[in-house]
Amino acid sequence: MVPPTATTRTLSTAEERREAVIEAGMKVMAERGIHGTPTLEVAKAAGISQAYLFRLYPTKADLAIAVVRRCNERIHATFTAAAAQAKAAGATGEDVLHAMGESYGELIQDRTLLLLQLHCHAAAPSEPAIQAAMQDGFRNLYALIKAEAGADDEEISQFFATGMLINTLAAMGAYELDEPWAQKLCLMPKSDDPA
Amino acid sequence: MVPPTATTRTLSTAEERREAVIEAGMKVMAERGIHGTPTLEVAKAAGISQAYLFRLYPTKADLAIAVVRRCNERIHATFTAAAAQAKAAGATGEDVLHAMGESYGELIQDRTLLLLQLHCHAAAPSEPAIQAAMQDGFRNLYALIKAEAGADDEEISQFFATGMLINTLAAMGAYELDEPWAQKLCLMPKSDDPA
DNA sequence: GGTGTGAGTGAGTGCATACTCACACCTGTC
DNA sequence: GACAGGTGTGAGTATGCACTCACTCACACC
Repeated sequence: MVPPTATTRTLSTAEERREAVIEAGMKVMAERGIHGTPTLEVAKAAGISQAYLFRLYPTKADLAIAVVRRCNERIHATFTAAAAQAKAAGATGEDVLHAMGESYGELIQDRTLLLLQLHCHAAAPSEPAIQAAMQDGFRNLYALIKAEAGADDEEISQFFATGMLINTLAAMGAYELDEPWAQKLCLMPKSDDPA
Repeated sequence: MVPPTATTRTLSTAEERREAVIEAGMKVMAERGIHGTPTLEVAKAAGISQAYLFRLYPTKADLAIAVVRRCNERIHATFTAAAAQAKAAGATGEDVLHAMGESYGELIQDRTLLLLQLHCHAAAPSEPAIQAAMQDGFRNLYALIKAEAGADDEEISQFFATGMLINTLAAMGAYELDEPWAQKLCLMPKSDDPA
């Protein structure tokens, strides 16, 4: 009836589907882990058949790598935006770093990025491709922080260390805990955090 | 023939076997992950049948929890020993904390404890029992550091943060990397590290 | 030497999961 | 309107894995 045009076509392009698959993959792999997530779940979440999923990503490992890369990109983009915004408001040096830290805290509110990172860290030692992707992520973040915040190595180390602690505390549910040790550890990282 | 005594009996006690299973479990689960390790592998490594493994630990989750707890105990014992040794040599306060940090660096040389922790962090959010075990571990470590090194909350946070960064760097193979960012990040944590 | 209990196993069962194959349907192009 | 190639799927297959069952053997005690 309606003449199919670019906007009314019923089929998606493979590229659009791949995009949807990554988004879906991030969500379900965050919850169940990279190895723990069945490809069928990813396919369902993306709204396609499992068979087509394997046409788009020939192996589960290929899919996992795409997901991990997207995770890194998202963190990088968040930091970039935070730095730009801080600078636009006249901030320099440590204030920019601080803004990046704040943005990380907000970023992991939705758990997806947080969990994905944990799974990624755990998978890295036995999966060279994931390990390489993680190295890429850190390399880019390091360069970004150096360039945008002009931080020295000591500050950058602090920044990353705090971020890793935040991840761990979140993983063990320390932020919801009522005990003194948890509250003390959770309080401190207000000053500077990372990826 | 030979009168069977406590030392010549051919059967082990269940308790001895459970011990062997935990040791074996730590090794193989460190390499393949908690979920990624088949129970058959643990049984083989412990030198018993899979059927008997399930008599000793009724479910795989029970086994995993025992392994995680042992992991925590081992870290705690290492810190305790390091503190005692440092104090015997006349150290106090920050020097004791420093000694604990050093001992952590040595402890994770063999990868087993390091990898186990990463897997544990990743598994915690979806496995309440593992999450609880992690909380226990941190609670005990926090108390130990406070008592033995008399560190304030800021120092303890630093200590833990640095330890988490060490774990992450080790996971992504940064210690074997030749690039500037990796070398800078890996260098810094010489001052203080944790669990 | 008989007997009760705990140590120990070979051989399954049933289900979940990564990946495949043959086939149907859209859609742009001439 | 036909045909080439891209989008999409239902129904598999093969393997791996948690967990079970029926059974044997060692040992301590009488």
